Formats: sequence, structure tokens, C-alpha cells
Amino acid sequence: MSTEASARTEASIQASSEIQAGAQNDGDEDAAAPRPTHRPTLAAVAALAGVSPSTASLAFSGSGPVSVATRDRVLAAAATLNYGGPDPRAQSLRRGRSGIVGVVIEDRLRDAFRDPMNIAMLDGLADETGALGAGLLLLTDTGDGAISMDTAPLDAVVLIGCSTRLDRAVAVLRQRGVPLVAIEAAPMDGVLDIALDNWVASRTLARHIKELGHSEVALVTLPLGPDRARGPLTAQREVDSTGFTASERIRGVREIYPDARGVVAAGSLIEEGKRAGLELLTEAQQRPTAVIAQSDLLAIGVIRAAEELGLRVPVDLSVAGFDGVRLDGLAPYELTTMVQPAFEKGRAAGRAVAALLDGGRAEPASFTCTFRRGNTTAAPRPL
Amino acid sequence: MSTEASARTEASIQASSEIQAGAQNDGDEDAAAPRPTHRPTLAAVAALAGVSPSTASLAFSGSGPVSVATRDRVLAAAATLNYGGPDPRAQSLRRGRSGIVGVVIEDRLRDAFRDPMNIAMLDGLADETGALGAGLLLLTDTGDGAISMDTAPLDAVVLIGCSTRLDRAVAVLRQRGVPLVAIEAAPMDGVLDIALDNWVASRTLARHIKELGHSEVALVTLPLGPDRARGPLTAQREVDSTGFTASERIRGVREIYPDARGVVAAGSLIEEGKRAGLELLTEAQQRPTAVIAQSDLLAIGVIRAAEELGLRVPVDLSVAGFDGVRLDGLAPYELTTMVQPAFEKGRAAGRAVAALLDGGRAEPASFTCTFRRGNTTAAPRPL
DNA sequence: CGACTCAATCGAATCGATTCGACTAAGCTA
DNA sequence: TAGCTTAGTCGAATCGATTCGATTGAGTCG
Repeated sequence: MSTEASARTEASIQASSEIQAGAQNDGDEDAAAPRPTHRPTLAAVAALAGVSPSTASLAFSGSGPVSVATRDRVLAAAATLNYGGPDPRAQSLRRGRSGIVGVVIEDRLRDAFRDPMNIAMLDGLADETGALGAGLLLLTDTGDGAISMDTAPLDAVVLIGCSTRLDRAVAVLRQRGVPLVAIEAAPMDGVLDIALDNWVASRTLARHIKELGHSEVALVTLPLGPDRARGPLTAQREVDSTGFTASERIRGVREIYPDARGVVAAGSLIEEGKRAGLELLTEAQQRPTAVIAQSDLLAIGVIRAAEELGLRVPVDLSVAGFDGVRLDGLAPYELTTMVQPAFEKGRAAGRAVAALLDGGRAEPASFTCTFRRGNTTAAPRPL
Repeated sequence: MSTEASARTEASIQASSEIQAGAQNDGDEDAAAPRPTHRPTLAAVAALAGVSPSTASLAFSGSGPVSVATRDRVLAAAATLNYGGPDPRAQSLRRGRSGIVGVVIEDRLRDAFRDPMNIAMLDGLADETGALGAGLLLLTDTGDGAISMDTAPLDAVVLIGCSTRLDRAVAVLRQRGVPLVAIEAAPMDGVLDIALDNWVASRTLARHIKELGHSEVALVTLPLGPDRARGPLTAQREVDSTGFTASERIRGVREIYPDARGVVAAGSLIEEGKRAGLELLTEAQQRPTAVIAQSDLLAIGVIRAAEELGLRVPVDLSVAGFDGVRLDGLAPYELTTMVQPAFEKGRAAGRAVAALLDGGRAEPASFTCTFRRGNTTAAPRPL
């Protein structure tokens, strides 16, 4: 990110509240205003229009019969008082709905958005919640003072690949009766699960590698916990892992290659894949002939690492990914990978939210990946 | 996006409200419950704990003196009643703050997130609003029934490259005294502006092209309006444009090349750039020797188009972009472009929001781009 | 012409918490 | 021991709108 910026002051505007206060003085209660920072309310508008607050409310909401004359009078009064319509905060209290769905992502925003899978999911989610008339509030699972899933006025919450440190907040929301949907998370009570067959899909991929004849295989995994610590994949770390998706995908591969080495990356990023790839390929031990990466971004990074070391893919090294992103600029490679329906996952989550908000039930969904053979995997070179 | 997914039903969970209702029956008011769907309130907790609601409130918020014994009693009562803490909706009404900052992007979510510049900006913005303890609510400027900037409980709103069709909503928010910050938008009254020197920067770029000796130059522009209509850049469209950034960048180029041809793209996407590039490079008219694209993504697309047509960059065609993204896989090219401080723009917007919410003033900021010479521009080939 | 209907409007309760000022009782100083 | 402070608690007003049931008046039908 470039920082060669120069911010230059030009003028200054006042805080809007002050602007507002000024505007109001032109209005009704000139000098006798008891509170200078007080904004007009529906009641004030109603009073000026000579109707009751209930009628004024009807005039604004349009629900219920109001004569044209009355409504015009109310609207005129509103204009006079510079009233900007019903306060959404009050509405959301009264209605019991805020129209906001929280999306909790474990990453920093920046990292989360760099993975096309997340974006596709969000897109699918937004598709459905938008149709529902709700907006998406982005939240991270760091509870650092900021607003969080249990302090924000949310109608529902979607958890995306979240760690267990959200347990307490989840419990609170469950108590409050706020619908909870989790995408690829360890099953939790009262949380609707949108699942992906990570385990099976990874096994499929590993089988493919096996069938090609590889025996020296290594893994590059997604982070195993919120700390996103890099390093070799030890048995201990594998056990301690709280990264649900990562663990499942490891399990799938372990079914075929119980003893494969591995490196843990700090995120689903090309740089991370490259870093891990360099580590694996320059190790003192026997160099792997195939690398199974837990995301396409990581796989691309591994390919870059191989290129940098003068290894040809797939001749000298087979590389497989996971996700099925179509990234520009990968040519001439076409990743061998498991294609996952990320957009559909998001949509399913959105539909689940809609169903739950509707007071009904919602069915957990489970999605499956499909194998896509690219040109980055091949039989190992005979010795 | 793959759609080869199979969603399979597994079990079903009830809507949380029903779960809640069920749980509550185990609690206090067994059969005589007047309203079955009623969740416990702070008042109920207070009653059970034998204290006043005010004290219970203090026990939860921690502000104000409460004896340890009392607090424990309140907390115990809350646990008994399965009370999940104060309702954020009620809090936000009472406090007059929701802790939510709206971000309005004109694109569909999907498209907006595909441009790294937007992500960088959002990241910078999230950085600051996060520190402020606020979350980001994603909104689009399509007013289709969904929640919008004037119906959501927002403390402030950041407009990102937004069209003028938001005028009415902007007016409403101004009335309400909600701080408004716009990034790269046509100056509006009462809206704090975070500007970029699009005009000057584009002229700089055009000068560079001119100095290289190009006379046959073409533009690929960003969308000129919310309709995102593609097509040749006519004088009429240029006049009618409501795309602020696009217009400014056109103006900068026009200063050097008043009569350059152009094609309007439907978004800042590689595909769009390619499409526009193909159009420009296969036209019946004289083929341009240089293309100035209004974003790096578009520029990359143009390069892809050139490659497809067997043209070498920069020998047969010079291509310049705008933004300064570092996209993996562009090798061996390094775009000639104007590097803009997107992250800093976002931060500045966030800081402005913070200042305005603080009741103070905020200074509009203006950022400048820096020229970066890559290897995609060169002197035109002599005839 | 009386009973009835329906549109238009109003009153009052309600959503669920926060907060200011008042009040009590205990601890402390002079 | 009178006078003061202070920690702890409570009442009541407030935030700003929505909504249900009641009321009024004009028009309609028989």
C-alpha cells in the first residue's frame, strides 16, 4: 500500500449537530429554546401540524388511513421544523428489528477481503439479506472495546469460520433469541450450520495425488487458530487446532497420507503460500514431489516459490489447491483443486437467516466440492 | 462461481425465538405467562433481584457505585431468568448512538470488493472506526426496499464515489445531524470531502504519454453513471456524466489530448478492460498507440486484449493505469500508473467521522497521487 | 329518518433501557 | 455529638416512535 500521500487542509466544516442547531433556530421556538441541541421529534411535528403523534406517524409510515390534506399538513410541518423523518433508533426499538445482520469474520478486514472465497460468500449473503431488506454489519471477533456481536443492535448474526473464543457472545445471543448461522464452524448448539465437505473433498484431492504416484507429499495449511502462528505442522499443533476448516482439511489428507509433513501459514494469501513453499522446498529433508495447499491462494504462492527455485510445475513439483478461484494472471497454470460453491454457501446462510427471522425453522445445509483437474499436478518424475 | 453444489438436509433447528420461549418456560412464570414470546427485561431481572431497575442497570453497565453483593444478586437473577444483558436497540435509543457507521458504495458488493483500491480504503476506514468502537454497515445506493442510509440507525455515513441519486437521503441525514463524509465525490453542502487530485494526476499521466511522443491516444474510462452503460465515449456522455472520479480523470487527460477517443467500461474490472481494449484495438479507425485506462484493473485488461491480438506492450502499444495496485501475476509487466493513497484516504475518512462524532469540526482532506513509471509505456514505434 | 359502515383521527400504553437528582445510612472529623 | 462526606440505592423522567382500541363524523342503505 502506498503511503506517499500529502493531506492538505483546505477549509473546515462544523460538526453536523451544530449545523443542525443553527438551522433549528430559524424555525419555531426561537429564543425560548430550552435545549439548543434538541432535534425536532415526530411529536413536535404533530403539534405544529395540529394532529396527534399517532396520526403524524401514520402520515410518515403510510400504513393506515390518513387524509391527503392531513398528510400534506404533517409533511409541511416537518419541512418547517426541518424534521428528517422518524428516528431509526426509536423505530428499531419499537419494532424490535433493526434491519441489520451482523457478519463476523475472524480475519482483519483487509485479509478477509483478499480471499476471493470470502468475497463470494459475502456476495451471496448480501444477495439474500438485501432481498430481505437488511444490511450487513461487518464485525471481527476481536472483542477489543469495539462494537461486537453482542453489543450491536442486530437481528441476526452470521459467523464465518469463527474461532471458539466467541462462545460467550454466542451464548448471549442465543439467550436473546437472536438467530445465529455459522458457515463452516464447529457445530454449536442453537447455531445453524452451513457446512462444506472439507474432509471428504480433501481426501479426494489426496487420492488424486496418490494415484499419480506421489509418496513425498507436504501440506500447506490455513491458520490453526486466532493467533495465526506460522511454523511446521506438528502433531501437537494439529491436536490443539481451533481452526475448524483447516483441521477438517488436514483430516481428509491424513486419511491418505498419515505422515505427510506440513507448514502452517498465517492466512489465505499468496505471500503466505510462497513463504511456506520456500520453507518446504528448501528444507534439509527430502524435498516433496507434491504439495497440497489448503487454499488456491496458498497454492499459487507455492507455485511462485517453486518458480523462484527453478522447479517446474508440474514436472518437478505437483501442486494442488482448494477453493476453485479463477485468478487472473495465473496463466499458463490451471490449478488442480476442489471447487467449492462459495457464493451458494453465502446465499444459503442468507436464506437461513431469512427463514429464522420469519419465525420459522431453517434447515442446516451441507455443500460439496467438485474436483477439478488442472495442469499443476502430474506423476512424479522417475528417479 | 461454481454452482455444482448439492445442499442436503440433515436436521432442523427451530427459530431461536421459539427456543427462547421454550427455555423461558423452565424459568419463573410457568403457566401464568401472559405473553409466551416475551423475553426477560432488565426490569424483570431487577424485580427478581429485589432492586430497582436503575440499580440493575448500574450493575450491568459498571458505571456508578454498586455494592458487590448487589451486583452479584443482579447477575444471579439475570442468569436465572436467562437474561442476555441490556438490549442494544434500547440502548442505542437512549444513548442516541448506535455504534454503527454506514458505508455507501455504489457498486454491487461483489464488484466493489474486486477492486483492491476499495478494499484498501475500507481497510483504512475500518482501522479508524474500529478504534472508535464502531462497526461498518455496508450499504449500496440502490434504494430498492432494502435498508438504506436514511432508514438505518447510523451514527455517521461515509459515501464512497457515490452518485447524485443519493441527494435526497443525504439531505435527510443532514437534517438529522448525522455526520457525512464523502470520498471522491462532487462537493455537497454539509458533506465533508476527502478528495483525490484526479484531475492533476491524470494530466500528469497524459503528459508522460505525450512526452513519449504519442499522438494516437485512447481512453478507457470508469462508468459514467449508476447505469454503468458501456460504449464509446461521446461528447454528450462526457457532459452528462455523473461519475465524479471518471469525469475528473477525463478532464485531466483532455487537457493534453482534447480529442482522444474513448470507451466507457461498466466497472473497474479486468474483464471490462479487456473488453474495452478489444473494442479500441480492433476498430476500423486508426489504432491507438497508447491507451490511458482509468484504473489499473482496466489497464491490465487492455494489456490482456493487446496480448490476445498479438500486440506487444509497450512496443506496439503503451498502456497506463491509475491506482497503483500491486497485482500478482501481472509479470513481466509493471504498470505505468498514478499511485494513490487509498488506505490513507480511508483512514482520513475514518478520522473525520471520529472528529465529527466528537462534536468538533473536521478538516476536509485532499490527497495526491504519485507517478510511477513502469514498463508498459514507451515511445511509439516509428512508422 | 334511524341504524349502520367506514374513513379519519386521537389517547394511551409500550418498546427496554439510562440517568439525574434525591434520599438513606454509615463513617468521619472537629 | 452535631455536621459532613460519601457509597449505595431508588423514582421518575426521558429517548422517539408505533400501534391497538376507541371515538367521531360523514355518508349509505333500507
